[in-house]
Amino acid sequence: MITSKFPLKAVPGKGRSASGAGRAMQKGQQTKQTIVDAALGLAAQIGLEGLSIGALAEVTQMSKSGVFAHFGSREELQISVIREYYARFSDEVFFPAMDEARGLPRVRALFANWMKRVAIELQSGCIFISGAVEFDDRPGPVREALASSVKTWLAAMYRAVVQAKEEGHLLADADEEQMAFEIHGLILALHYEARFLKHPRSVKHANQGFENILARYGKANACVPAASTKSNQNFKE
Amino acid sequence: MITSKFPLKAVPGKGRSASGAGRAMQKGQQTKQTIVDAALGLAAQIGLEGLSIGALAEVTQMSKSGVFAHFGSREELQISVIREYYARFSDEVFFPAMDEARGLPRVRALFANWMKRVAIELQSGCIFISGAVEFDDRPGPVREALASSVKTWLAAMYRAVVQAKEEGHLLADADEEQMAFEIHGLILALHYEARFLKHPRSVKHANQGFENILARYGKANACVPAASTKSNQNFKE
DNA sequence: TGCAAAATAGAACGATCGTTCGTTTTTATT
DNA sequence: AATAAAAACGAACGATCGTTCTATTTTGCA
Repeated sequence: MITSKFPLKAVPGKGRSASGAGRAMQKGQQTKQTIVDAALGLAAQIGLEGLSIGALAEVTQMSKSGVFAHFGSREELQISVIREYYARFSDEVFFPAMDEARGLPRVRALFANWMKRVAIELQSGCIFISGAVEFDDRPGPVREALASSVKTWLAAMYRAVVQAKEEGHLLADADEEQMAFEIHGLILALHYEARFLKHPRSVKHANQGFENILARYGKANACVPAASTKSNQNFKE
Repeated sequence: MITSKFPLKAVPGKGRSASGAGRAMQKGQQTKQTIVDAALGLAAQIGLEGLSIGALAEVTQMSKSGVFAHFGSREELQISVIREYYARFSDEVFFPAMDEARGLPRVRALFANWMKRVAIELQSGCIFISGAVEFDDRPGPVREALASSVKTWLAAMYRAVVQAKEEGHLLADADEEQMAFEIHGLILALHYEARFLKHPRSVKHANQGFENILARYGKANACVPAASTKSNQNFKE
């Protein structure tokens, strides 16, 4: 069970609290979670707009009205999916990287975790990417929920870059916003070329691109590829 | 009227032939073109999957069946839209850049034209990008038409980079595929951050990113920002 | 065990979708 | 102007959509 809450900031002592503090889930909450899980899988494949309550009812072996009752509207269902996706993304990408030292090690960890996740998603799809395309012209609460999640994550990455400069790991003329933009581009290109075009060397290109960015912005002594940082549990290859 | 044909290769003498060679358009072809034009505008906003024959009939002041008859199926309509989009893309981005000298000037022109187009599309949307997300998991003729168009364009960009290396404009260790990948990432990040997140400095970031890529891969004497090339009609700002 | 509340089911709604079919209008040609 | 072909229309189809409503089942608690 996932319990991440906004915003993306690491709270020192707390860590990521284990599941439900307090009494056990009501039956309704359990099934709601089951539905959201199924919806997340469905939305990752066919997009948030492709999500249909009928299909969801079929997958979960429930009636349409039974599924519907948990959300009250399709928009609320979509927002629930976004929240769930955001929570998982935080758990897999953001929080583990907070164990790394501030500065370049943490930036590296964030990118590595991001890559790991996107690489897995090459089979299922990324809601932050497909949702951006689906809702870039469609105002409303769904778009806002999505944009809010994405902005929070991108801001976290940006913050890590700023810290890297503060720590003296980057060149004095390094533009943190520019650097974050270029990193984002690598992830998007990876997703596009691997998932849509089935290009076999996309992962390699994204990783190499990241090294090129570090070579451009990082100080020479600080840009060696990781090796021995405080905790390398997030750097499995 | 647009008449580009596959594949993206510049034919020396021919240039881009003016509109209909031969007799005038039949009435049917005219209305079909009108429909495709309207469909292109609609698809750019709400995506190829969002294209509905009913909405299209309303826009063009026709009956649903009247619109439908020109294509025979929704898929064929979508494919027609993709072809039209590809033709316009070629006319605006690829062919004008062929007037530039082989090598870095042409790469610059391709990127500049691409940027110009995407920047305009920040209001309307890019079918190559939205379509990739919509059809990355949906096999069929629409996906194939889309992937074929995109691959042709990306291959043209790649070819220009290869030529730049052949001309001695790039470093000996420059990986052309890697470079093309990174350029693609800049365009995707521009589209994402400007169109979805409404980030104001995205265009600047994309342009700066391109200069950074050239600084990384280009030989020092060859990577000055254009200035005087054979014909700079494509370098308006 | 009994009872209120919560959860789920089932049927129906209006709307829209892509598509089919038969008819009518418009076009191009003699 | 007459005529055959091409083009456009209009109505209807079955399917699916999100949603509403009422009834039934299941749950949690006294």
